[in-house]
Amino acid sequence: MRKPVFISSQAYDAIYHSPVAPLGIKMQNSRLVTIDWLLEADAASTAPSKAVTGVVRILDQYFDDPSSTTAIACSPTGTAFQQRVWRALQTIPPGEVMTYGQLAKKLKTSSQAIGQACRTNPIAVLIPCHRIVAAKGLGGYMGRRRQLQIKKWLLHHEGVMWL
DNA sequence: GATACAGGCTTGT
DNA sequence: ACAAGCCTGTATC
Repeated sequence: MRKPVFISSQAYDAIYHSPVAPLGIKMQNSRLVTIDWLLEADAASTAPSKAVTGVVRILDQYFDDPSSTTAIACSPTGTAFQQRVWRALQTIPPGEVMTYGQLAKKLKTSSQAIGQACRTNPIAVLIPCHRIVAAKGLGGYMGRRRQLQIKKWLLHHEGVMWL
């Protein structure tokens, strides 16, 4: 349902051009609800609203120095289980990784369920689903090769030297 | 090693 | 209703 390959900028309140790939930011009632990686940059983004600039500032900070990232108030929509996983993800500090299994044990569930919640993460980067890796390997990142590169980039950016 | 399966939750047929 | 998916530990050959 989420993650259309061809996205028009109108689906987002702003497009953020990160060093890796463009990000689509969506607000709802002045609360952050979605950040998607975009495969196709659409330069014609609308003028950012006031609420978006706060998000942009945090993204700037992250891409400048990931270790100084601050928590953000956001309202991701999802099931109770997903919210629980996402909250847990946000407690993982930059530069550290956890495996699906470890988190599953912590939340008394299965690795596969964790993967599911990660996959449907509505707020890329700020809810760090990229900090969850497989017990043996990198794991996946939204199912596509191009986006696995993004996961790698992010971890590398945070100082996790993988391989 | 390799292969098989259950366990847990969501999404897409 | 059912299969499949960013998985992984245990079992079995």
